[in-house]
Amino acid sequence: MPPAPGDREARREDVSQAVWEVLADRGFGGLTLRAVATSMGVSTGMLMHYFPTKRALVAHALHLLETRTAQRPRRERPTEGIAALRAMLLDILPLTPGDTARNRIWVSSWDLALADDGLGAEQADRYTRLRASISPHLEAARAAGELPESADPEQLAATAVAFTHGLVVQALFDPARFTEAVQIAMLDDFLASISDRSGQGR
Amino acid sequence: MPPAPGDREARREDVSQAVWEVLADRGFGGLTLRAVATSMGVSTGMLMHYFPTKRALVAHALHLLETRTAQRPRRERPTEGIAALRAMLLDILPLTPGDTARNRIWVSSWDLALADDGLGAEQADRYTRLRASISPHLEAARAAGELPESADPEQLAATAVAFTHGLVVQALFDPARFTEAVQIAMLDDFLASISDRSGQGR
DNA sequence: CCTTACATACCGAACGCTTGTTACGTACCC
DNA sequence: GGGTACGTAACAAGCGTTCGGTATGTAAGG
Repeated sequence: MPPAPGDREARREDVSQAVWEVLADRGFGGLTLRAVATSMGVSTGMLMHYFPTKRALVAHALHLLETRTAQRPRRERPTEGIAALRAMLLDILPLTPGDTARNRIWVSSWDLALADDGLGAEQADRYTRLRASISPHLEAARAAGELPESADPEQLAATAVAFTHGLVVQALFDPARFTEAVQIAMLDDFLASISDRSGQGR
Repeated sequence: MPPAPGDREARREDVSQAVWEVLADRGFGGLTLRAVATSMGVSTGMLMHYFPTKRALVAHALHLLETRTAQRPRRERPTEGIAALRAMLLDILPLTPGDTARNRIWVSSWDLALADDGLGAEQADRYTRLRASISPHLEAARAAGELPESADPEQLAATAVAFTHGLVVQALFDPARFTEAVQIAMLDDFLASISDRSGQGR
């Protein structure tokens, strides 16, 4: 293999992927440079060649995970309003192995984020952006008569995020109970209850 | 100080409380025996005198936290049905410093629990018990006409838990935005939306 | 009532191990 | 030959855990 420069950023992404793998099945408590290195069959010296410190390595992996999450292939966003919100939340739920791994990593990162002010602020910003990307759809839904006039789109966005992430956590710990069908049924019932008029039963 | 035996379990609880303190502001990543020891002004040898291993120490602290959580003073459970559910969920939300610390510790523990099968199963059981303690109230609510006939109490219990814990996480990371008033308003609107007929606006 | 024996409660220092990080050496390509 | 891309080996620091020692109490014996 040539030491051809230019694919340096590609190597850094390879390393980040190895970080994700370790993170997804050992958590932050089990994340060591040696575990990452052996996971990709290299030495720890190689890791330090691409990242100055472990903290930088983790930070890059998390930022890249966030970018990849934003750019990942998603299901169609068919319409505006509640249907669009439904598609967004479906893309968050751990319905595929990839989404499960992603969610596991984020949930695990909360331990660090709660203890570190900088990471905690970043997490808070992520939530703010997520809510901000949701509330326009709720505004459109209200304008289209899908929501009561009295509904507050921003608060409802926070509620939708709360429901979704709370469901994510339960599903991660008990995937047998929270099958894909159960998660979708819960989401649909939740959206129906939020909506102006519901057919609550499924 | 006398080596009077008999208050041995009391000492173990003292240690567990020190564990909680370290956990609440450094997380599991910052939980070391030395940190616990200096937090209570003793030596690490003393810790090992009461617990054979760190794992046992943590396990006892978490079990005790669960017990204390179950037995903590709670607000009145006024009636049956939705009002009772409201009181239960209010007791979970991080509205007091004590509840905030408790929630921080549980959220932090998810990193460990997701990586350790035994702890993961315990967490899943906790969720199952929580849902089981909620669904009777939802059954009563349905019988009393507070919920649509088509509502599924068990699924609705999972939805209520999801909403509540998702709100907990957001509130932990952004307490300035999720004040007590905001959390209560969100909870009330959520309960109104799942109820049979709502006055959605507060 | 004093003494001896013994278990408990704890401290302080040390052990072995793992951690993140650094230094040095080697192979490779331009 | 010089810079890039590693591997290997070592480093100091921090970790959980162990060990010996020192009080302090209870219990027994004469």
